[in-house]
Amino acid sequence: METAAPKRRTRIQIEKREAILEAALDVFSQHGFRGATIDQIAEAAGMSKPNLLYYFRSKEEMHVTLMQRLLDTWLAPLRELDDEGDPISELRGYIRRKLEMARDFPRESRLFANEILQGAPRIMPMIEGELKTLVDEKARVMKRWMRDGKIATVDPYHLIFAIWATTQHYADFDVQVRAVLGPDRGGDGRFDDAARFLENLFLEGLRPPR
Amino acid sequence: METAAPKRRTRIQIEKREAILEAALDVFSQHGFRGATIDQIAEAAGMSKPNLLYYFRSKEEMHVTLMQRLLDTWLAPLRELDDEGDPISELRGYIRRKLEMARDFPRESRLFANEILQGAPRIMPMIEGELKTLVDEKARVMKRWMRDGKIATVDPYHLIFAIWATTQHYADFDVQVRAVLGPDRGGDGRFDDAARFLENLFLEGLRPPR
DNA sequence: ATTATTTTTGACCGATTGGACAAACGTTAG
DNA sequence: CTAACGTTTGTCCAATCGGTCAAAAATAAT
Repeated sequence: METAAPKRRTRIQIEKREAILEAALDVFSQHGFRGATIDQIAEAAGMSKPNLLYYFRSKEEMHVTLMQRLLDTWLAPLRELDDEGDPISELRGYIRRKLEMARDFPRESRLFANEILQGAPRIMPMIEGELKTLVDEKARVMKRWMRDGKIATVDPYHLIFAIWATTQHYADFDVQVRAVLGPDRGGDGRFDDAARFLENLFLEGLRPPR
Repeated sequence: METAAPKRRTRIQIEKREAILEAALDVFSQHGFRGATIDQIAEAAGMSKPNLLYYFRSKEEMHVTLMQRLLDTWLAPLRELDDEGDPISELRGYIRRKLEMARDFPRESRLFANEILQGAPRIMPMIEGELKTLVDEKARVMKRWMRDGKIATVDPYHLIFAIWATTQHYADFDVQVRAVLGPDRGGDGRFDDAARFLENLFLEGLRPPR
């Protein structure tokens, strides 16, 4: 028994749906769900509005399709956190991967941020389900590392929040980051600077050495 | 010579404008600028739409008025950072005050987040001006603390970003934080847990003690 | 080539949007 | 009391919104 209909799709359907989702990601991440219009998305995808609505029955259908696809990509860095690896290296790697995602997929980051900011009206089930389950699992891993004395004993949930917040900040608040850093320091190197800083912050803190 | 017209205001004008801004903060922070409607704000303020438009000529005028008022409140915690105080205590105090703002003024936090997320189309001048100036000033203070060996040598700009990101996260991503923590740990105590965690993170890092 | 199917489009719809406006209403100073 | 001024409202408008629909155009199957 299948939970979803097989849905045969032609080559054109596959291609056009992909082009639409790409355009929708652009527009939704810039203006939010309510701020985005179907006309904008259609124009960005290079087709007419009725044509777009032939592939997606509604604005909401585009949005949920995007969200479902993105969640996996978005949680991938945390999934890779290996409980059998060296704790410090694993955390360092997680921070690095998450920051790379903020650098390479800023639209995805802003799409999620927009949705959460407005109360997650369309993706709450995913947050309470898939996302929470993964966080619970990795929090248990971190607790074991703490018991074994591999890392300092802190609240693993708030640790994950802190890693999310600091890394996604460089995607979600990009314009502010660039404005504050100025034209010289706000260039491409800002992600390398951020990587160095965050790695040092999470591992060493601000207490002066020696 | 005055740069702005005196603009005499009656008692009613002062009261009504205040009520409107309060309602606008509610609606804008929930739905963003484009997602909010004048009707919604008018209803929240307990008046008709034409009546509201008698006090504010447009939706945008409400938004910029809110932004101008909020920026001072928002930057206050950083302004209080005293270059003559003890560096560690000052940073600890700054983190605490910023987290208290996220707890007590989440709507203001979300309003800013919404604006920045969408490219800061209406407040870019304030970010490049007032905000950047203050950050530059406090960054210099922190650099001196580092030269004097009072705190570890890190990039002060990214340090400020990290404090902003981690504290505002509890306002902007509140629904996600509560969902992940669950009903028992997501209650009122989550801000105390966050305060303990962040203070420890920024000062000590995750390196295991001893 | 002819049919059947998929894709695209222009025209259109009702609902909602931000805002205008004049008339009505309330308040207050003389 | 009344004239002047401040406040409120109902009505209206053009623009835009998400979405429909029938028909044309393109493509695929026979």
